[in-house]
Amino acid sequence: MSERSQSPECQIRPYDFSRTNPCTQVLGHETLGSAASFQFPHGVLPDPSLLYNKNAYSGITPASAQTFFPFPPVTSDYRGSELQTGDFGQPKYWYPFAAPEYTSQVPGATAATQPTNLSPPIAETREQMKLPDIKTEKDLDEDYSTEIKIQQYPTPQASAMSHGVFYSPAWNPSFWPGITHITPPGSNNQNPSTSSASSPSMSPSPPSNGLPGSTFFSVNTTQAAAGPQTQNPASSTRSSGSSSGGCSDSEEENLSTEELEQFAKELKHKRITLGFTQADVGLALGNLYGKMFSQTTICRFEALQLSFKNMCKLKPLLQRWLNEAETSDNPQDMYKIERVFVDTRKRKRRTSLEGAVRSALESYFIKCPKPNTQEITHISDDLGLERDVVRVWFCNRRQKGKRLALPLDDECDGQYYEQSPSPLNMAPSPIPNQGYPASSYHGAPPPTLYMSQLHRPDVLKQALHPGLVSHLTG
DNA sequence: ATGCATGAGGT
DNA sequence: CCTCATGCATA
Repeated sequence: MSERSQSPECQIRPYDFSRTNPCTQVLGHETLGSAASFQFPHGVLPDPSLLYNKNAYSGITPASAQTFFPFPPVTSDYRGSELQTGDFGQPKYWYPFAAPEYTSQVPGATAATQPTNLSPPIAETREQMKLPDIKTEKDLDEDYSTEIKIQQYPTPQASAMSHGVFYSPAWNPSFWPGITHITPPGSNNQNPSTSSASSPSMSPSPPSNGLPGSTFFSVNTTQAAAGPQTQNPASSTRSSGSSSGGCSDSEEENLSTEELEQFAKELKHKRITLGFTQADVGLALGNLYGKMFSQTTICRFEALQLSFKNMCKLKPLLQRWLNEAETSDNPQDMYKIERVFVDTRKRKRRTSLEGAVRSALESYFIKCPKPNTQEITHISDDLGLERDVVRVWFCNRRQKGKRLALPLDDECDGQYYEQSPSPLNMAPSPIPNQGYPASSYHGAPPPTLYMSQLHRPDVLKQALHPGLVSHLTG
């Protein structure tokens, strides 16, 4: 959709290495060849044995030929990524081009119909065990999905499930006591007024607070209108910056990067001040707007790790929540709701890739961020992973790359930066950004959280090799 | 805070 | 099969 179309031919498009055009180039067989290529620097791997027991790294065989390119070996030390949690992780700014329309997915209308799914805090699965190494699933046998966690459903009213995604099959409304009467979006819902009890957003606390109950409710009905879409201010469609490149279609967005950044900070600060956790906020949004979000999403919002478009979409909701929270006498009520949640999905157990494997994947990624089917097969084979795991890893890696992409300020896509920061990464990962319009945001953000880094190298490195950075910088 | 996964919507 | 939005599960 909004993304520019990709040319089918070579998928590498997005990544600029294209200049070299990886996919096409045939490269050497041994690029990755020896294990040597990947060396894991100092103590990275806890368990060396893993590394070496696979010949995997030997690279792509000629057969796969076209796949990889001659990039120098990269040493990757991945572990950093995990460790780094606090350091540089934060501010990754993407530079996207603006977000176009995303009308369709607005929570509002669609959402209104169904219940939200929330993940209850309590959700615990027994499968919590940790796995030794890479274990790939296959074992998802029985149980883990079925835990039903029912608690109580407080306000039946509805929040909407925005995406009805998971449950299709097994889901039964019956579990949702309340939902049966949910009215479709078109119609107005039942009203809120009654609900003091059911008031979605704030709990029972006295209406007195100044909350005109209406506020919230209105949302439901109006959701479409109000909120969510939010961003499209629509009218303004003009493009702001990015269009210039011709890259995008219509970009409309009114929010600037700076604004978002500022808002994110404000949100975090106030949220903390008010005593809410990220999870609370996500829940409260569900109560207020019928569309709930996870702690993860709130976290990413605060850290500016979502696409610009996505940020624009969520901002109004959060803004509104913030307003409510600040004005409410009992803000706490806002997040106290619990809901029922039946989880019937069978989610594959999360694969935990071991350091060496990650490093290897990272190396492959550098050579070719977008491996084709065969390449994926080859990689999975080499590393002893499931094909799908590899595929998903690449998808996620690309996503991550985009988030970390550096801003180049100009317009959109065309430019990728060329400086190679370090010898290590040669591939400039030009990540097509998902998002932000080009403004450069200058405000240096507060220390704590977001360091603005528009300066790229660091970020870049990190994007490519998280681990390396640390050892480089350090 | 972040890695791996899911699913919708596009090609 | 991809991208993107999102979230569970975990570090």
